[in-house]
Amino acid sequence: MLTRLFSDPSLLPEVQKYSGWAEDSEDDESKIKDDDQDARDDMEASELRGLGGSRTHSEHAGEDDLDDDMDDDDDDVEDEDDGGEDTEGDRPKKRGPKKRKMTPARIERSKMRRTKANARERTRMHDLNSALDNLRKVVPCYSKTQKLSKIETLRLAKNYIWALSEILRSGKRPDVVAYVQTLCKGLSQPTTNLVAGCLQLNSRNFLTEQQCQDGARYGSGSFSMHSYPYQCARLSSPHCQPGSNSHALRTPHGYCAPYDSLYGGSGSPEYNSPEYEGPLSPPVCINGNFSLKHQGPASPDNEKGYHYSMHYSGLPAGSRPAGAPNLVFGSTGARSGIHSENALPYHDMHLHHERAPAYDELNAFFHN
DNA sequence: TAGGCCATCTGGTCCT
DNA sequence: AGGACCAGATGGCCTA
Repeated sequence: MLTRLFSDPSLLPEVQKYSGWAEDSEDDESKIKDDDQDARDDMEASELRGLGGSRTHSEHAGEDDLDDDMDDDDDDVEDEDDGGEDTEGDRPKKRGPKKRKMTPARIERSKMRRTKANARERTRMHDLNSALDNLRKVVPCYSKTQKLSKIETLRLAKNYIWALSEILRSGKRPDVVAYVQTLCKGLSQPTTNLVAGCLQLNSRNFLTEQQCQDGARYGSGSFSMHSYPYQCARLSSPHCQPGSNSHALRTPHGYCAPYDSLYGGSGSPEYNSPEYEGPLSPPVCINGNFSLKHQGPASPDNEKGYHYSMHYSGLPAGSRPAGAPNLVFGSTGARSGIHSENALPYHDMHLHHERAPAYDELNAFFHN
């Protein structure tokens, strides 16, 4: 079909719109698919001409209905199909309006509709996959090179939400083992191993680099940084520093903590601001410290990174969860002035980012 | 080679 | 009517 599409100028824009697909059409795989599609089209054309004989009327009904107002020979029916053949074997006689004859023009229109529908479906699935990629970036195990499968991503995301919810609900310092177990609940063994390995390594990195000491400052009354330090490794690890080729904190498994790779090295102008990159996902610290990733050209400020901690003490007493640790929403970064005033729950913090240049992306991320 | 994962095509259904 | 959404089918790729 593609070869046909490319030879048809009227279809070319529709086809070329999907650049990735169009580019791939040059390689062998796509040529195979082209051939395959040609075969399918041939089969479809045969069936549309009534040669297939296996499709029920309902399978054609939509096409025929769609053609009602366009076809010249609307009154024509395929009597040859609906005659004695319907009683052939055990098949019951077809009901409903009779199949209309597939003229070449009708076949062409049908193909055109199908082509457009395919293109839409492709786009839809690409959007879906894109959203899934975003999700992969915010669950506690992300790698550009070795992606979690779709199903594992969804499972891990569910577990992650659950784990965070439990922490917020209880307001207690969770057990790290229980946390990992919650994260890995229902995951396949390989994914479980990856997640566990990922978290452990990040933890180690953090402990050696001691880049999250500010978080430890808030340790009393809040979850200890050392219990779940991996969330903070995203800034401390040289692998995750701006300019590093490795945008993710690599582990032996090739994974890194959440946000390590979020927008890392995207090269996209909107993410290159030396001032602020902006979070695109909920800061991840299980210990109650919300961390915003900062990337950009190396600078003293950048090296400090922006480490935001959520502390309930900054909240009005009434809004503090019962039994919640005395948490303060603070910052050790250059924007501390901005965020220290923002003693709000997490979602409010993001509202605050309306002033940030990356707000649009942030907002889009959260609402996609 | 079997099984898992994925992209794509396809037809049906629902919604606007 | 057209588009979105969905699920089944199919074939390719990769890995154990």
